Amino acid sequence: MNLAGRRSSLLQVYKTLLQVYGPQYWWPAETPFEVIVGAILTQNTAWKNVEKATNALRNHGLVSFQELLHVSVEDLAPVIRSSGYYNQKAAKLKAFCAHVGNHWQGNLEAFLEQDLHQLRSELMQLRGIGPETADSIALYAAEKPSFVVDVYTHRVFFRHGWVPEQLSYDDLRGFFMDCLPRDVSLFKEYHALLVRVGHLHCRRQPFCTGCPLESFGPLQQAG
DNA sequence: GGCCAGGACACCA
DNA sequence: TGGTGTCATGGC
Repeated sequence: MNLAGRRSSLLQVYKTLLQVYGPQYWWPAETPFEVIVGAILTQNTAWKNVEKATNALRNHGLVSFQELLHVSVEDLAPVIRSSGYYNQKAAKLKAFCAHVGNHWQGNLEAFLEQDLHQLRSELMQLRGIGPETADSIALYAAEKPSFVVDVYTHRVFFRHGWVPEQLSYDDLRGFFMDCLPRDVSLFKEYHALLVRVGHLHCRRQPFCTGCPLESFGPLQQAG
């Protein structure tokens, strides 16, 4: 299958999910900074626990960049306790704020306005920000066309035989980036829809029941 | 009480 | 470069 064929198939998968579930309107946050906080807090954590932590942050008056910049890790950690790994995540949030404070004079907007490649590599040099978190921030906070690959992206595509089990993050991301038009709205919805279908039909158990992609035809494998 | 959740990283061979 | 342990709470 050529590139045009793969693009067509990927778009068909997207249209099927969109038809079944409707637009998801992600990311569930009010501001770019809240997106960044959520992206770090949700690492290997159920979103419900992240919501508890973000509510606690609001109750403690810790919702803005400046407020998090000046709170200590020791004071921050117990506030985000419900999101799990709270000591690590407190350090990660502080490391991000310190970086923007020290290297961008606290100008978060300017930081996010960088070229995608620059932004992504700068994010990934920070403590606790790996490829998925960097892509989430680039796509949902900075509005750059960077496809987000998460556990559901891989699981859904692997279960349907569209990608091999051992496929690196960058290879799977490249599979989407190369085939799809670089459209921010498309990338947002596609990622959100894959999380939705993954939540409903593609958990860790080795089966996918009732998945709307069940009868979908083959795609050329990536990798 | 066990499994799982919108990862990242240090360490080791 | 690939495998493994660690970080940790909370819902089901």
